[in-house]
Amino acid sequence: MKKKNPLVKKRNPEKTKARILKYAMDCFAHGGFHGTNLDEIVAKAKVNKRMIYHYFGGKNQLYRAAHEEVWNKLTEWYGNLIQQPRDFSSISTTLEEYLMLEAVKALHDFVAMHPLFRRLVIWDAIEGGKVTRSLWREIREPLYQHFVDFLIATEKQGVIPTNLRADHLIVSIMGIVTIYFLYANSLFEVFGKNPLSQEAIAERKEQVVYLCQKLLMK
Amino acid sequence: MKKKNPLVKKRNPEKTKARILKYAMDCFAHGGFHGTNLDEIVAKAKVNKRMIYHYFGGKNQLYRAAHEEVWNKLTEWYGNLIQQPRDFSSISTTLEEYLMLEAVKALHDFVAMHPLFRRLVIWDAIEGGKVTRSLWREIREPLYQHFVDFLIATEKQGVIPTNLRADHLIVSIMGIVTIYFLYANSLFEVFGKNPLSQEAIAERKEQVVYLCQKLLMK
DNA sequence: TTAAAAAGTAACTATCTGGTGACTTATTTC
DNA sequence: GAAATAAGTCACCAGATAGTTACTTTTTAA
Repeated sequence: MKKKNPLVKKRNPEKTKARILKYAMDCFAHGGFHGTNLDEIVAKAKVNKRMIYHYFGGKNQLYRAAHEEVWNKLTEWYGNLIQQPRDFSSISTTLEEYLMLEAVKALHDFVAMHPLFRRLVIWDAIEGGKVTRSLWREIREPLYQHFVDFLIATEKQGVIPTNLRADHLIVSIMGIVTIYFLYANSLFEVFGKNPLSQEAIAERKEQVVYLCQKLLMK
Repeated sequence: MKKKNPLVKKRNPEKTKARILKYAMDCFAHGGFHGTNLDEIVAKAKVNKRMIYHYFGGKNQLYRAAHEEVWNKLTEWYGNLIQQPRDFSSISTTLEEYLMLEAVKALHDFVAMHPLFRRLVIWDAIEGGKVTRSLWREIREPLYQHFVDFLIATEKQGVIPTNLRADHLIVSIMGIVTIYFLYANSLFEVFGKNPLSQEAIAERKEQVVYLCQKLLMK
C-alpha cells in the first residue's frame, strides 16, 4: 500500500481541463478574444498558464472550445424540448402555430438563462465571425436547418403568411429575442427597472410571444 | 510677399483632427476599443501619435468622439426625415401607421448605409455600454423619447394593438432591423448570397416593412 | 520495479502599446 | 518683427501579454 504524503498534490486532468474551460468561458464572454488575457484565466482557474497550452494548444483553440461548449448546450436544449411530452388536446390554435410559439418560448428561455451564450455569440459576430462560421456546419447549421425545414413544411399548410420568407422570419425572431439582452445595460434607463430581473424577463417573454403571434397572422 | 519654401510643411489643424477622427472611427468600428491600437490609427491617418493626445486627450476621449460622431449622424438623419415634404393624399392607411412605417424604413436605410454606426453601437453594448450610457442624455434619449412619445400618442388612437407595449415594440423593431446586419457574416451561408449586396438589402427592407406592418395589426 | 507518458511548475523572452518629456517649426498676435 | 502660442516630430518608458524553454513530479503501463 502506498504511503500517502499530505504534501503531494493530487492530479485530476479532467477537472483541471474543465476548470480552465469554465473560467475561459467567463473571461471570453466578458471581454471577447482580444479583451481577455490568459493570465486572468490562469489566476481564476488557479492553474499554471502552461496548462492552457497543454490542454488546448493556445488562446485560439481555447476560445473555440468555449464556443463549442455553449452551442452544444443549445443543441441539447432543443433536443430536450422535442422529447418533452406534450398534451395537444387542449391547444386552441393549429398544431404548427402552437409548435412555432413553443420554439420561440424555448429560444427566449435559453437566451435568458445563458448569458455566456449570448455574449460569446455576439463577441464572435462583432469580432469577425470566424469561430461561428467554422462551427456552422457541425453545430449551428443543423439547428438552424431543422428550424427552417419545420417552418417551410408548415408554410405549405398556411401557417406562415404569404409574402413572408421563412429565412427572414427566423432571423427577425432571433433579433427580437436577442436584442433585449444585448442592450440590457442601456435599456436600464428606458424601462425604468433592471431589465434582467426575473419579472422583467418574464414580462419580456410575454411581449415576445405576443409579437410573434402577430407575425404569424395571415 | 512671403517667399514660398517648398520644403515647408503646411499646417491644417482642422483637417488633421478630422483625419484622425475618420480613421479612428474606422479602426474602432473594426476592432472595438481594446482591439484597436493607436499606432494603427496613426499609420492610416499619417499623423504623429502625439497628435491624438494633442487633439483628443487620449484613447478614451477619441473613442467617445467617434461615438458622438455617428449618433449625431442619426439625429441629423431623422431631422431630415421629419422636414421632408410628403404627399399625404395618396396614403391608404391611417396617418399614424403610415408615419410609423416611414420611421422603420428610415431606420433600416440608415443602418444599412452606416456600417460604422452599426459596429460602434454594438461594440459599446458588448464592451459594457459605458460610452452609450454617458451619451444617452444628450443624444440617444431625445431621439428615443421622440419615437416613444409618437408611439404612445398613436397608441391612444388605436394604432398600436392592445396588450403590446410601445417600449417593447420599439426595442423589437430595433432588433429586427439590426440583427440582419449584425450576423451578416454568418448569414452568408444561410441566404446563399452576399447579405450586404444592394439587392439583398432591398429585399430585406421589403421583408422588414412587411413584418412591421404585421406587428401593428390589431 | 521501472520506464515512459502525462501533469504541473517556474522563470523567461520578445514584442507590443498607451502614454510622455523634450524638442523643433509654423502661425498668430501685439 | 518679436514674443507667444499652436502644430507637429522624435525617441523613449513602463507595464502588460502571448507564448516558450527547461525542468520536476505524479500516474500509468509493461
